[in-house]
Amino acid sequence: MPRPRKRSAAAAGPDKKGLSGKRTKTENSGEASAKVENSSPQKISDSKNCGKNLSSHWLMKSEPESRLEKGVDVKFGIEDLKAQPKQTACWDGVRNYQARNYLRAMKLEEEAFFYHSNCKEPGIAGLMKVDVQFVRMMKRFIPLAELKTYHQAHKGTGGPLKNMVLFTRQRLSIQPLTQEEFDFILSLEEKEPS
DNA sequence: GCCAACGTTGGC
DNA sequence: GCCAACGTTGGC
Repeated sequence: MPRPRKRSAAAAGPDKKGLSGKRTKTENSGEASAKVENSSPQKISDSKNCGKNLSSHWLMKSEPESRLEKGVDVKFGIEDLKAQPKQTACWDGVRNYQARNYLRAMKLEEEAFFYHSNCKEPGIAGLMKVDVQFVRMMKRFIPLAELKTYHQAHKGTGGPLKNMVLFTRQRLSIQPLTQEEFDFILSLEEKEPS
């Protein structure tokens, strides 16, 4: 699982350049700070959309409850992000190949939902921007169960969550959202819990 | 804590 | 390349 680290300035190169050979499993690899790839000093102001077709909205999972993994507590909930200096963290510990590719495809300032996984109440807790910095809490917590209900319904009606990756690609810890998915989920904030 | 659904590893 | 064994993710 992704494990945001409590430092904003971690050097964390993307791991070995061409993925040479296989990694040993104990290596804490997949250091993929979402900040890394675009860290050139000058702004990327013009056309953040230079690669059309690339997703610009994301969902990133992290565990808000304590759990030891090789003796290290992986707990990192949205409150932990908020508590960081500059409310910014380095998102590392992502090993899955596809997830890392998404991490690399991210551009600064893109928006991402902070998803709480492997916990009492899984769901979307807040908003971040890629860097990775806290933006705000959701106006209300959006539980997984509610998203799932919409997903099921939308499969029949063709609604916005019909293909949401959260349900179609289980276990992917970094995932893209379409604009429609992102907007729909934001709209749920204004609704009564279902 | 259980276990389903995956992803990874490694022998063949 | 196949596939069984194993490890991980993550809901419940």
